[in-house]
Amino acid sequence: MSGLARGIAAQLRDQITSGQLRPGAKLPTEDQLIAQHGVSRNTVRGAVAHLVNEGLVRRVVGRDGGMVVRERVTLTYHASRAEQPDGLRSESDGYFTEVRDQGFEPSQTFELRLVMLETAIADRLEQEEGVTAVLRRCVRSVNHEPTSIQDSYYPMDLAEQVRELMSPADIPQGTTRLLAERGHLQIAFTDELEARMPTPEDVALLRLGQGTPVIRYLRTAFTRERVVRVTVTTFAGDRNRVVYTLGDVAALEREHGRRPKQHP
Amino acid sequence: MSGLARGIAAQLRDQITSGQLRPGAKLPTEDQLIAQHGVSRNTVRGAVAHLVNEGLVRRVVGRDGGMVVRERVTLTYHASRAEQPDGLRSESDGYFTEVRDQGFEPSQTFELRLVMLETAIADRLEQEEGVTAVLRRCVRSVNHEPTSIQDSYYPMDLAEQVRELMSPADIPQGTTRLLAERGHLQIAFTDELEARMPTPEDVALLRLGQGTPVIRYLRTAFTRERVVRVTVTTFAGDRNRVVYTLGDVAALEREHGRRPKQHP
DNA sequence: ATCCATTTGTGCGTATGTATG
DNA sequence: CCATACATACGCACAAATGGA
Repeated sequence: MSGLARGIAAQLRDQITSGQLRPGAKLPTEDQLIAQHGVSRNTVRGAVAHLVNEGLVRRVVGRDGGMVVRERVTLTYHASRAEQPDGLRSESDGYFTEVRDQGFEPSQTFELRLVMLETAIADRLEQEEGVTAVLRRCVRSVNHEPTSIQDSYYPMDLAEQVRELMSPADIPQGTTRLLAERGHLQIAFTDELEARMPTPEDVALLRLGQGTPVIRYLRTAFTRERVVRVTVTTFAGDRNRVVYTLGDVAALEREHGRRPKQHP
Repeated sequence: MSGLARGIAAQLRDQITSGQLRPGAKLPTEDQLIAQHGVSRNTVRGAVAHLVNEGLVRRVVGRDGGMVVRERVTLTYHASRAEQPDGLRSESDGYFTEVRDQGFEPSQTFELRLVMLETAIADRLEQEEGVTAVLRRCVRSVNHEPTSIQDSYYPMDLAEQVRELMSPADIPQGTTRLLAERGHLQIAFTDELEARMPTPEDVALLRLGQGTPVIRYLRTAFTRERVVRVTVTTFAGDRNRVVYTLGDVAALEREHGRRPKQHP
């Protein structure tokens, strides 16, 4: 009932969480673990597999390879700051400055598609399932490592009214402001966040290591009359943190200076 | 280079995501997969292990056991609705009504501890690392299945001023309101969300299946003068969704009725 | 209450392939 | 070209959980 593999995993996990094995450090090789614990190679691999699936360890093949304690760098995404309905601001601009403020180099690629809506999106866009809509996909990278996929869906009739939505390029002033200029002022939005393990597509697009969950984050944007946009953002879970600041933000900044500050 | 196991996994995954194998349905048994694909048992187990780690499949031992497509029920947590600084309301009351509205039965257990602060919490509470603080832990369950752990930390000096914080029982009016009554009016808060694989402690407390990430969600609450609370909530990722509604919520409800509505 | 059949869980030994320095 | 270290796969054995006869 004990589980040899479980025990070895637990021991290694302790060494990692206690800081005895720091991020970047190498675990003993498989052969060493075999000798140390007097078990078979399969058992050792099973033990380490647990740690890999917990996102604690990464395996590297090749001569100077080994099993390495994963290091994590976290990027903060201010969900309530970007595209605040009152303080309109370019979306990508906001993103770029935010990333640069954190000392990294942002980049992104655009793509435009016409797609048939699946249920979840159709529902929120208030369209029928299977209807065509405009999809603007933006893969965002930090230091040339992809960190998030942002898929924005717009109803077809809106895109026909605001033709710029159909251009396969970044919109300088940001879509929120563009839509506002054309009489579609965004007054509110709803964000839904969930965590899940990535699909193979996510793994490919975000170059995810095993044991990395993703944050799926769905924003539905409203004007006074209608739903104008649904954005599905998929973040690499180990590289991102989503932050909301709510309440009397002005007073907060006034009284507490630049807090809420950057936390490790 | 191809990977037999990968192929089998991909084939099964397709059957699941395409709906050919619905949630609750059983995959072929290991023996059947062995026969179908002419591979060894280890290979089959390796293939299914991928699906388990993706949270798609659950294994059940015993004579009518098997490998089952996981069903997921999602509970929505309205992060921006609860304890809104303007519309003060009891926290647990809010939680209970919210869960009941979704047709489930809520319950919770309380626990009070004095703890030494670790860096991450100390930092946000504006206390020194290692200083003692009050921890109020609340494990929340839905239909007697635990779904979230909520750890609220209060600075010691505040607890000495507001003694009820030291009682190991639910506070009827909710701590936010209690603190407001005693002159500590919460004016804003910051939420930080991230996804990660669970620690063994999380697995035990939340009875998590393999391949289930957790949402870690950290709320720092401010009065005009100081930080009064840091709450760390850990959600089972497969059973929860965190929702924020921002902007002109009043107008939203007025114009769009009860939208944002419940989505599957 | 016992025993049996089914199905997954754990572990061993071995062989060969692949990536990297 | 070789040595190192992980990747993948085969075959075997026995244990543990569960449900039915």
